[in-house]
Amino acid sequence: MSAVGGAAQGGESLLFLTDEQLRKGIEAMFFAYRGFTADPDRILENHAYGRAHHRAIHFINRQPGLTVNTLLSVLGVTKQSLNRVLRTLVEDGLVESRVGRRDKRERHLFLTEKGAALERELSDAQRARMRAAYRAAGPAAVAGFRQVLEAMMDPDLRRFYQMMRDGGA
Amino acid sequence: MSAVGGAAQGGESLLFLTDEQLRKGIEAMFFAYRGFTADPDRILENHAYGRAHHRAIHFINRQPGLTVNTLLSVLGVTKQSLNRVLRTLVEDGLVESRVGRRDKRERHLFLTEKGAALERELSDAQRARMRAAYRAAGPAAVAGFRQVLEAMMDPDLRRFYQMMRDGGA
DNA sequence: GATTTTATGTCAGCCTTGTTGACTTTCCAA
DNA sequence: TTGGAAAGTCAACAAGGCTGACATAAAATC
Repeated sequence: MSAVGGAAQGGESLLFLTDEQLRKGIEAMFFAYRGFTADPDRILENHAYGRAHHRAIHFINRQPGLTVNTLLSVLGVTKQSLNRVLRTLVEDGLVESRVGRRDKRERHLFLTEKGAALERELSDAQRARMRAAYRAAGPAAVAGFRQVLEAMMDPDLRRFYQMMRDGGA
Repeated sequence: MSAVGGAAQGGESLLFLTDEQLRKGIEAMFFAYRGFTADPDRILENHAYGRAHHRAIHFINRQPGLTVNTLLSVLGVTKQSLNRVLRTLVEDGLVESRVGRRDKRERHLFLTEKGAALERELSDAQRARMRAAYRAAGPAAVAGFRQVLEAMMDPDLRRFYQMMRDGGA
């Protein structure tokens, strides 16, 4: 692997990063993300749902009882956009929306058994690809993968991500 | 980093991959991709273009003279979808479409000076984030990052990606 | 030379998923 | 008790996917 040379370049950096190397990283993200979403997308077609539903289901599963507002921040969409998705999921009996006990304005979101079943179907497929990639690349590569991705996140999202890591289900 | 334990698990695998670790990888992809597209998205807003235009511009820059059909395969969209984007780029004088010399059915795509200028603006921003992430994570992490992403791609796209790596501009 | 296939472009219409803006209801907290 | 936050809803719109149908030119094949 000659993706990154170790040569020091001036005093500023420890890495010798050519534009070409950076461009390859950009393309790797693009192509890998396509693969990343391909399997769930195929499953969602059969259920007449889209990626937006998948994302909502994923995070509701991760943090059962999270509020709509929290989910809004995590997903980075408007409440109108999320509401459309959430409404169909509630109507179809995949998600339950419970009024908050302490603050009754808030709605706490939970997967029903039916919702959990779809979540499993989706994440089984996505994890299978992830597992295969991890195995092909090896443990050291996986650690690096996670480090770079974390460094690419916006700070707010990184905090979210790390909270989920530490506290996660 | 305790993201991945090195313990051998039976004879089947070298990695001990819990569901939790895989889920964290999935979330890392999701949040990192948001960051990955954030800077170009902001720039594109000012020019009244979208991500679809960015993708076309990126690959035309990478492989000047590529045909419409090739670009179609790389992007994985329908010709109608691509055509809409390409038409506006040609009309606005960012992309030039030249009839093929050997095969006159083909159109070869090139960036004009104006197109190259926008490409630079977009990729400068994206590379800056990439560079920062690479520096924060270090050379070993970068190699691992690329390995895992490559392993996540669909085989067809992986071939494309590797071709661009070897032959690339 | 006639026919078929390929590459491209285009029109029309549809869907998902994002957006903004306006408005209502609920209800916590100062 | 009132201001403002949380949530929901309606309407309208845009980007960017999709399918299907059709046109044209040129290459390839029979």
